Amino acid sequence: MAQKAGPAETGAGRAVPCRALRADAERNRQRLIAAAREVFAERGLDVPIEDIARHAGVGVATLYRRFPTRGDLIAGAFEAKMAACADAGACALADPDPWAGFCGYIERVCAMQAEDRGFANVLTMTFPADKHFEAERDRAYQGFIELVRRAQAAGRLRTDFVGEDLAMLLMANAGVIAGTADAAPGTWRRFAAYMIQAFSADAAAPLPSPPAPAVMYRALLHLYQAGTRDQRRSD
Amino acid sequence: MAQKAGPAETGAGRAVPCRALRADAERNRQRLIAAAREVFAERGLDVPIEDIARHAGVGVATLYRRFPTRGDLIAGAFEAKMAACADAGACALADPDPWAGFCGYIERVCAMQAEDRGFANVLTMTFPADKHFEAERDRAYQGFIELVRRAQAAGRLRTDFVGEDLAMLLMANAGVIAGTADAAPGTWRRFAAYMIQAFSADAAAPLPSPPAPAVMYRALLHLYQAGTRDQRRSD
DNA sequence: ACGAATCTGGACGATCTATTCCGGATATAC
DNA sequence: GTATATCCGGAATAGATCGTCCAGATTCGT
Repeated sequence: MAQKAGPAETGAGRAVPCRALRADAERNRQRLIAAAREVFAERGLDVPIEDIARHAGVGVATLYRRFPTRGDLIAGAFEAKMAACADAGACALADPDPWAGFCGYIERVCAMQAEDRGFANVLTMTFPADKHFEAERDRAYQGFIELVRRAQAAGRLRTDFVGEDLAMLLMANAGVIAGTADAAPGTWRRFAAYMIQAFSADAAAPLPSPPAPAVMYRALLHLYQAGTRDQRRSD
Repeated sequence: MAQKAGPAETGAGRAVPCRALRADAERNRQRLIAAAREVFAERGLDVPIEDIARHAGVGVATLYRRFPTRGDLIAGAFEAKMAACADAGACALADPDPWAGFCGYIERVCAMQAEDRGFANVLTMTFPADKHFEAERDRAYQGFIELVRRAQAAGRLRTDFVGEDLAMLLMANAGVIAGTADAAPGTWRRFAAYMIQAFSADAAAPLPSPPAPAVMYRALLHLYQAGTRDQRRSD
């Protein structure tokens, strides 16, 4: 039976309902998430909300009821993929060769960006409203930091590499993908290979200093909100 | 006089007349270009056309009359900057140290992207309609190819570097800038430094093969047209 | 100075997207 | 089976932007 007082907590802090959804509502929620995944992956994060509702076979109102903002829908749709990202990190840590683990992880994440137009950009944003999503991102990040530590300890990763460099790489790769996904898919592989070589301890020459962690985090805050349209009339 | 050349034509024919413009019309044209430069630089290529007209102090109709499509306006506004790009290449060729010239050019172009939100994206597009613009792009590209040849001959640039890698780099840097321009400007410097190290002959390890020139060109064809909205309704 | 060619600005209609509203349908508790 | 809280879908509203049209102003040749 449905608990009406218990901490249902399916999504831990889902902004919307506290008690369990009615069966049909939950079904539609799943359909919406599935539809959003497909459509975002194929056409990016800027598709009209209505198209997603149609693709899910429900009305727009239903979508808005469950996901009041576009950010909510994006976070909901990509929670699983972000978790997969974190898992990939854990998996890379299992590699006995620290450098191979590090490189493999970079390649894996870049590949995930290439496979999903939407995810490519999601990785360069934050969704403070979705705790679960952010928790997964954090898990992924912690795993990555450990990968970095190991690879540096092994003397294969340059010592001036910092965690923020991953965010920078993901933004760059998103740019490569945006420009080449249609006409020259696969270009991202070459790009990733170049970057990995730059990260190698071998080539290490001095670099401009990286942005402070807090600063880079603020950059990620490109969350869907101010991102849409900020432009105020000028003149 | 700005332009009086050209046999009418051009098929769909630039609505732009081929004989010299009337004095007031030419004045407004210049104002529009100046306004477009400022607004594009500050807010990117997607600003409403009307804002540019307002900023120039003219009506929208005037803008449309002179630049029938957004692409025409963009090409017109950035012709000068593209020429500056080509000049930078020529300047870099004057450097007695081939590798320093190559690196300096990369940094210079990346800096130009960082300085101008609009230009960052312009560099990843083509405007077949604007012959002058494309001629400047070609001049820049030819200069770059020569820089590459010299740097490779000097043994400092990896031999598997190809011209298309520049386009790839510019797309990547555009992504970095899009993500960091507001909160962490300057990140692009670190990115550019990483890339330059990856291009160095020192670190050279095998790379995935690059896209064919024609393929990469097609990728650049992200021209303002299909770029705006292609999405047809599905389902 | 004068007329014809050219140019101008703002209003207008069309399109697209976001978001809300509400009568009717459905699931669930008893 | 029925009452009712919940949910649904499509219509309607609202706002933004595009691109065109035209009555009137401006420039240029003579």
